[in-house]
Amino acid sequence: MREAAAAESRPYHHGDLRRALVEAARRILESEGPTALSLRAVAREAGVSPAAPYHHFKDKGELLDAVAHVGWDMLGESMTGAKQRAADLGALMTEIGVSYVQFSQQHPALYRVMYDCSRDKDELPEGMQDNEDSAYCLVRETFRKVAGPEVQDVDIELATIAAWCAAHGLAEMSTFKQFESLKIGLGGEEAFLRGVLGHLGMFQATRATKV
Amino acid sequence: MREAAAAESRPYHHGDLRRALVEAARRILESEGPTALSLRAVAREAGVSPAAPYHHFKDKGELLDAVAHVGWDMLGESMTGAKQRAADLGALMTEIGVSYVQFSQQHPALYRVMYDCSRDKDELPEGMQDNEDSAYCLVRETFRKVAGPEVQDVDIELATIAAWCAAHGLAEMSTFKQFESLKIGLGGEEAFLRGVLGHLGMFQATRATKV
DNA sequence: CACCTATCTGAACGGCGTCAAGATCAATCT
DNA sequence: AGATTGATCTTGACGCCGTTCAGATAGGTG
Repeated sequence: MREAAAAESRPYHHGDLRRALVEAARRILESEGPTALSLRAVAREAGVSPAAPYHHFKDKGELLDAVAHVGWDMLGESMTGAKQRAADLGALMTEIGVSYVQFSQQHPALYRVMYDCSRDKDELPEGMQDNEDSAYCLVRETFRKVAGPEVQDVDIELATIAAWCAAHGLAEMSTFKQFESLKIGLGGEEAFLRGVLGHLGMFQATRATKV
Repeated sequence: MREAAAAESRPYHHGDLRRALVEAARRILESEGPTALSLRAVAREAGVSPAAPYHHFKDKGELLDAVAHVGWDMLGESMTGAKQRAADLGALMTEIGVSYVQFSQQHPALYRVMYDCSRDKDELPEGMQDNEDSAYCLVRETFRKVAGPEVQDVDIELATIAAWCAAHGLAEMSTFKQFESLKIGLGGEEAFLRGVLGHLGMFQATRATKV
């Protein structure tokens, strides 16, 4: 079993496992959902023994942290893209909000891991921390630009939190299948999202400035 | 061990277990959090064998459903109380929202079970269903009263969903300890809640009607 | 070359959810 | 009353989980 498996997965002692494990975890998440994501299953998927991951992660939680990390990166890119696509200043927040929720719909299991990790620690998820280029800061700076200089920092901060809460709530709720008929009535998934976001004040520029 | 344990917990064959199990589960939730809530632990706490619960619940999920049920009842009472305490029509939604989030803060583990149950099934949680007296309907009818007759049903529905998403998001976020300094700066927990809710359009009567 | 260190395996521990087989006991029937 | 029944609970087992530890393996360094 030396160089058996082609140049596929083991360039080194057994490969650079850390990355392989995170990718295996993501594969399991996408194909079987969050409940199937056990450490042993990840090891199995990566082709190593159940104890191998412990040389790269302190425990299961740390592996999930790594998975969540790539999730926040992906979400960040998604939101940045939406920001750049936005037609005018007034539509900025809405576009970002829509892209946030759509990401959660495209990667529901991953999205759940992103928040579960931090819930267990009562700590802010990565994307919400105050690192210059976190997704949260992207939203806050957008608010600052839209709001203008006469709005106080505290209000910018509160509006950002409010927007984030609303988007996260919608992300969790929108998976419930009882909304299906309402969505159809409104003309599809995205219309539903825009409908709900439209009722949330801070997603329209004119309102955010008025606070 | 016939009638040993006073007239406390076993009026029948071994007591009316179903209720005892749910209460044991709640006790564990309050004292040790959601991660400690295993079927076996509940059985242990109730003083029965690990297999006993299976005569009252199909599986662990069904037991958690029962726990969640009492949670939704409690939350419903909380919100109804807040509604009755509200000074004027304009403050109604805010008071309900505050009481919602405060409930989630007073019973964080229970609150989590309430949503986890339904997330696993992609189904609306009990309190959000369309049963005449669900908490969700309480909010919707409040909106209808505040909004007046010229507002369309779809908008009432969307505003209710939006409000619920925002409150739920805030409930989850407000446990993150990084907000502590911001809360202190604003003058305490409740001021923080009102601050965030204040930035959410539909929590003020004047805005809800303008949609 | 020999050694060292990081990496991986194998076997084990206790805890989990669940199930099948048997014991127990209130309620019912004759 | 005594026998039967059916619900309730226990015992013991299964496979899976997260985690640990002693030992095998093999790349990098002297």
